[in-house]
Amino acid sequence: MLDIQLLRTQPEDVARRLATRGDEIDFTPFNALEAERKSLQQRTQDLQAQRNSLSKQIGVLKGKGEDASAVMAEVGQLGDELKASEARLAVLLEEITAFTSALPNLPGDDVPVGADENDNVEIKRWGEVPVFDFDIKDHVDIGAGLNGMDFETATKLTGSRFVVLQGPVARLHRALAQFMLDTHTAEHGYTELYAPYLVNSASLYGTGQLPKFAEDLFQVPRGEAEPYYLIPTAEVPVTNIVRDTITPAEQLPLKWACHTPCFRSEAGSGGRDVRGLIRQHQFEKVELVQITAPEQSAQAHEDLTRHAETILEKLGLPYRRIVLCTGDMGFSSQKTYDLEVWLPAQNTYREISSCSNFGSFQARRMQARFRNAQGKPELAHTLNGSGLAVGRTLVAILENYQQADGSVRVPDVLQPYMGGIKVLSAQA
RNA sequence: GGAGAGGUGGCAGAGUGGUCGAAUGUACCUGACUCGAAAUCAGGCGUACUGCAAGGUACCGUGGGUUCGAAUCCCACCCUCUCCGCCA
Repeated sequence: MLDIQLLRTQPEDVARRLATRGDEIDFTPFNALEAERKSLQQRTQDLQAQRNSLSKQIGVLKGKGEDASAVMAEVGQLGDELKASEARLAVLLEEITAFTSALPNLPGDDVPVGADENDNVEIKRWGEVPVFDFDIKDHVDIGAGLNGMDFETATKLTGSRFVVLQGPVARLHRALAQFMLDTHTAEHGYTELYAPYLVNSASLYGTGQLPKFAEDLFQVPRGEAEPYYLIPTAEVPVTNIVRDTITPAEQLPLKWACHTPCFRSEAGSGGRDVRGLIRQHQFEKVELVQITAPEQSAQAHEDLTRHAETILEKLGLPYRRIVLCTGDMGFSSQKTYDLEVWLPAQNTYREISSCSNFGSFQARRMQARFRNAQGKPELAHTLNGSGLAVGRTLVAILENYQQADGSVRVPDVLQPYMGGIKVLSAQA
């Protein structure tokens, strides 16, 4: 959510900056709502003040045992207008909130302006793209050859976009998550977290998935009660830890690492990435979350992105970092780096991590604050990034480390997690 | 799932229709005393909106209702605790 003061005082500027995201916002209805709100709120509060003062008089008179009927008649005349004013004001405030909570975040000043993913800017590349002297396979064929990856059975169990992993491939998948968590906690200063996989709508509103993106979520009905939702990312439960709290400044930054499954309905992703592990309804991710003071967040964003890159480097996977342009950023983000890993079978880089600084956008929705040097509560900044998406990392390893006989080398850093296994082969 | 109790300021805890945004204790901040500290004493100490200011308004789990007036009464929901049952 954007600062409503900003919307009131410089709507043209806000509209201009949102336009760079491709969102053409007409502030005319907002300005009209605000104008009515302002006068009506003053009038309502004035009436409330009169009522309060007269009611107090009634109390005093009755306390003395005197007759209060004259004053009661007077205050009774306020009643109808007051009720109408309060009701209308509630409607106005609801409409204003509906408008503001649907506005995306403002792009940072240093974010390149662009229309879509073609305007993203590559920042760096790391690693040597492997050269193969044999006909390479994609991860689906490699996985099948290892007898470790079965999409047909998963389709029987559930439906499309699910998978069953088996044997050493399943173990490698687990090893990756363990390795990522261990690295972030031991070397990057994050505290490990275990968090709920089902959340309520307030949490999803806090991080910005609701109200606009309900169709991307799996909902769990609970009869009469409010539904729960399967988390689309650990960002939701972890960031919402600080919802409605005031954190002492000396505890910042909060740094959390959390490994969870993620569930996405992938509505509207139609025929994209139907083959393989790239786009599933359920996948594992190790998420990094930081809660910082405003002046710390830009540096924290750089640090957090480096933490994710470190995983790729330790695994020896070639990648590049791009900065998303204004038109390609997520709803809540102020600035986003994507890390893209090299996938030989696709002959291209594919997203494996997305690291964002949300500024105060989520914090304002969540009322996540800290006590600043003046002792006053102030909105914190929130950040998160994948460190990394486990399923896609598995894909990258299978494809980049494949050998002519269909076996796959295990990266050195993972071997301790694999009981010393150095190569995955069909016999293993 | 059944029965009961309860949700008030950082924490503890009073308040069952009127001058209550809310006693008291504690924690915290400032000052006095002290070489310094402890103890003691005095003062301060929620959030948000609005106003140049004085001030005004809202908030006692959430949402409705009754009333001139609600922390207090009524209804629904959420959550917590205790006991019983069930259970990874």
